[in-house]
Amino acid sequence: MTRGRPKKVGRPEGQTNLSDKLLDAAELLFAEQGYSGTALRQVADKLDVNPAMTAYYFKNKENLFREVFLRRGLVVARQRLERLAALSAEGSHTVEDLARAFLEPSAQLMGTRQGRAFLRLHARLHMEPEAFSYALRREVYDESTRAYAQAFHRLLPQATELQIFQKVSLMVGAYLYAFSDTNRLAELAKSQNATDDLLDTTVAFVVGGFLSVKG
Amino acid sequence: MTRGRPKKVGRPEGQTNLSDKLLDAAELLFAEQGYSGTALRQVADKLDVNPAMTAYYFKNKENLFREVFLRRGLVVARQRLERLAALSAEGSHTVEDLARAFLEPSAQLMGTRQGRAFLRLHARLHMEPEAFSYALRREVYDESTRAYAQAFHRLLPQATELQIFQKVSLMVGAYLYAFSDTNRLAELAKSQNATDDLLDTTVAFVVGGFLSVKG
DNA sequence: AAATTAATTAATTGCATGAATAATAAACGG
DNA sequence: CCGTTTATTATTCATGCAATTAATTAATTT
Repeated sequence: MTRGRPKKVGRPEGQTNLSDKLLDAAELLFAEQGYSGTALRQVADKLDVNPAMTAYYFKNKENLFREVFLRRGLVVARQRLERLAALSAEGSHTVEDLARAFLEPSAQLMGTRQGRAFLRLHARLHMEPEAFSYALRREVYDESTRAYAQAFHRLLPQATELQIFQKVSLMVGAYLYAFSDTNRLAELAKSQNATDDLLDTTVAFVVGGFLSVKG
Repeated sequence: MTRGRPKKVGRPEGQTNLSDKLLDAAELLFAEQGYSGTALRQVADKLDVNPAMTAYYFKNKENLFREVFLRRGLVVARQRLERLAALSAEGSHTVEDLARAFLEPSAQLMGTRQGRAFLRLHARLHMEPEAFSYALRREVYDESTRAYAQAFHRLLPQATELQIFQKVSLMVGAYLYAFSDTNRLAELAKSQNATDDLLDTTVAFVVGGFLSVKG
C-alpha cells in the first residue's frame, strides 16, 4: 500500500512548505472525523511524512487544531466586520444587506474543497462544549457576531434583545448546517451556480426569519 | 476520589435497572464529548460500575451509541408523523401549523437535562459523515423529513423541489443549533418559559423563511 | 570551510482504550 | 434444594495514540 522507497533521514533538499500542507491535511481530517476521531498519525500519513513533524511545527494536537481554525476563521470574521463597516459608511441599509454581508464570506468557502472542510469543521466546533473549542469560537467570532446583532437590532427596534440573539442563533445554525451539508444536494451540485443558489435561498430564508413576528 | 468500599463480585441483590442507567450516562457523555471523545470506561465510572457492563448490555461501543440515539430519536420521528397525519386529517393547514408540528416534538426535549443532551447529540450527529452515523440518521428521520418536505411543497407549489429541500435543511440546522445551544441564553434561561419562547421565535423564524421569496 | 541552525526520520515511552475471558454470587425454574 | 441463567467484578491483552528524544542531513551564517 503506497509503499515508497524508505525515506531518507535528515533535512531534504529544497523547500517543502510542509507547515501549510499539514494544515490542509489536518483541516480535511478534522472536518471528516472530528478532533478526537483524528490521529496525528493520519495527518502525517496523508503527506507521507513522519508523525513527529506535527509536533515540530505545531507543538501538540490541540495547537494544531487551533491553527487550522484560526487560519480561515479570522479571515471570515474580518471580512464580516469590513462589510458591516462598509454598509454603515454608506448610510442606510436593509435587513437583506446585513444578512448578505454576514453570510457571503462563509458562502465563498463552499467553492473549494478545503473551504468546505473548514465549514464542516466550524459547524462541528459549534456543537462541542469542550473547553478549548468554546474559547476558540469566542476568540474568533464573538466580536463580529455581536456587532451584527446590534446592527440587526437597530433595524428591528421593536424586537427584544433576547429575540435578536435567538434569531442570530437561528441564522448561524441554518447557514452552518446548510453550507456544510456534506450529504445529498451539495455533493452533486457543488458548482459555482449551486453555491450562488444556496446563498440566495439562505439569504431569503434569513431575511424572512428576521422580519417575521410572533403570535 | 469517591472511593467506596471494594465492590462485591457476583450478582447484586435486588434489581438495578442498569441498562437504562447506562443509556442515560452514555447520552450525557456522548453529547458532551462526542463519540470518539467518550470512553466506555467513563460511562461505567459515572455509575461506579465495572466497564465490562457496557459490553454485557450493549455488545460494543457503536451499538451503545445506536441504542442511545434510537431511544429518543424514534419517539420524535413518530410524533412528527402522527402530528402530520392529524393535520392532514383535519383538512386545511398553514405553513405555521406544519412548522409547529415538526418542531414541537424536539422542543419538548429542551425541558429536561437528558433531553437537552439528546439534542446536542443529534446536532452533533448531523455533522458527522462517518458511515454508521449517516445510516442512523437516515434510518430514524428520513421518512418523516421527506413527508414534511412534501407537505411544505404542497403549500408552496411555486417553489422548486430543490428550494424546498434547501429550506428544510435550513430549518433543521436552525432548530438543532438553537435548541441544543449549550452556551449563553439556554444555560441561564432553561425554564419552561424560555423553552416556549424559543419555540415560538423559532416557529416564527421558520415560517418567515419558508414564505419569503428570492430576488 | 567551519559552525550553527533548520528540517526531517527513527525509535521509544507511557498511557488509555476497547474488547474478551474467567470468576463469583444472586435469582429463578423445576 | 439443585441446576441453570442472569448480573456483576476482576483481570488480562493487544492496539493505538500523543509526545519525546536522538540521530541525520541540508541550508545558512560567519
